[in-house]
Amino acid sequence: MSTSKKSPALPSAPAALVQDIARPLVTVDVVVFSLIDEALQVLLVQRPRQGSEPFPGQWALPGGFVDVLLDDDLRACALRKLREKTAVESPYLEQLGSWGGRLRDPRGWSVTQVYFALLPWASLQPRKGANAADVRWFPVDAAGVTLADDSLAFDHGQILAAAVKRLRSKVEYTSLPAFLLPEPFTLPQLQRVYEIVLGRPVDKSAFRTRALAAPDFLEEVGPQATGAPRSPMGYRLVNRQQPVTFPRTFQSRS
Amino acid sequence: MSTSKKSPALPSAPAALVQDIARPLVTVDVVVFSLIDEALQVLLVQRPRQGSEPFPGQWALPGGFVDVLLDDDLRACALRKLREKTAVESPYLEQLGSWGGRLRDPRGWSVTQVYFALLPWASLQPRKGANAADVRWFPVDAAGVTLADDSLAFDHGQILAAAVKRLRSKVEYTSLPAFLLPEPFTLPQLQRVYEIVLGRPVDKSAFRTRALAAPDFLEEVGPQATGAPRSPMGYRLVNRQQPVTFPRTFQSRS
DNA sequence: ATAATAGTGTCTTTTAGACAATATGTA
DNA sequence: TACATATTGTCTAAAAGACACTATTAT
Repeated sequence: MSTSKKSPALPSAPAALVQDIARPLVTVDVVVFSLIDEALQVLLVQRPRQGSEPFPGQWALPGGFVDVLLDDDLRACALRKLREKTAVESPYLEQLGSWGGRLRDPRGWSVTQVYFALLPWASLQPRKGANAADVRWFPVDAAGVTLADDSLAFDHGQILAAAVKRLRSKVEYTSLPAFLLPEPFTLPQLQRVYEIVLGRPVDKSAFRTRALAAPDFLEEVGPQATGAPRSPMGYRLVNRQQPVTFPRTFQSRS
Repeated sequence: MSTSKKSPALPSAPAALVQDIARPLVTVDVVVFSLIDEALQVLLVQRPRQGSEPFPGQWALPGGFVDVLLDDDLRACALRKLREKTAVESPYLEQLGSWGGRLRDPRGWSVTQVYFALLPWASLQPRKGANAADVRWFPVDAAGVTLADDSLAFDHGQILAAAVKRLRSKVEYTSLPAFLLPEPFTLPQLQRVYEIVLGRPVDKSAFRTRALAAPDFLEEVGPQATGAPRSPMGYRLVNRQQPVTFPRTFQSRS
């Protein structure tokens, strides 16, 4: 990060105040996924209908400007945005990427850092966000998203599509879907989550072998009464911060 | 990306100009890797010794402030930074991540978007950057980096470490290292690159089978005279924009 | 002819896919 | 006891690891 050398004239001119010329707008957005009613769903907020803000009334990813007084760093900012909408404190959170350019926000050159959160649904029943008048879960259907790509504010349709793609691709070889379940969970439940996110059935035997063989993945916590005729074993994650990577991808030979 | 609602008082106050309060500094940095003298190397630039800029004389990743007039978007900005130092036009370039916070730059809250470039060494012999007084390649050794982590400016030591980690991990299951070679290249050369980046030997037979079996990866371009007793077949990449993903990771059983 | 490197073949091991068989707890 | 679901077992297939073998060409 070196200061770029503009204006080659005046070689020893006193350095101007750092970038007092136009600075881009800086925001953080969060793509929040959870599993509700046997479906992958994403959390969206409705933008205010009144006022001078762009995209009034449209649905958008939760997020907003970095507050240089409140936020120590980007991750803290993402957690704050999430807390404002869901009262969730410590979800699985990873960076998805950045989108920045001149045209994505009518107010000017802007850049957003997008995070990617996976929540167990049980953990957010509580409040629905204090100030969030309109916060809703939307199912992410097989094709991609329920909403047409450009029905979301800004370039959030694209961002959401990228998030879904990343999730689907990582599910092939990591334990990411486990973060969508409240603990304790059973192997049949976990397998079901994989099937929902992947959109195809997974072989029971292979799935169990893989899951139980993975080091530092699951920990037994005793049988669970799920209402099933035979009580399945309950498990919890050894590490809720980091997913486990499997040595191969899931693949259907048929 | 909704405007965060500060100052709950004055419910209907006229909206202030967008974030005319402190905006973070926005930069783009590029971690440029290439393969030189049978070693993975990274491109660093030396910060000016004179002037009011932070970290004078220290080595840093090439990069700098986004210029909202010059740059259409983040990727264009990264390409511009790269061009300024290497005269390379279209390398393999992917986002690595963002680092942002209050303390990483003494000039204030700053956020950097880091890209990750892989270059075939042959392509940058030409110039060494017009204005770049000090641009040098540094070998990335097995332990991580040649330079101690905190000998780089800003948090660039951390960033570089993350880039190396990402490269090493992706090498296990993608064709990324192929972007480090000028075309045409031979399979023994490609295998050598994998061994260099991974830091361990790779079985010849398994490597060839995997490489040749991967769809849309390699294209034959006729035998190459490399000086070897038997002329090996030359190949070029079908797609220089996107790496190929292999269905399994490399693993040594011994 | 020999040496050195390119390229192939064979055998074993691992793990997933397919699917059948067994175990267990509730109605 | 019957049934539904959990769990295990068996067989096959695909692909990697290990390593030996063959092919080709410059000297």
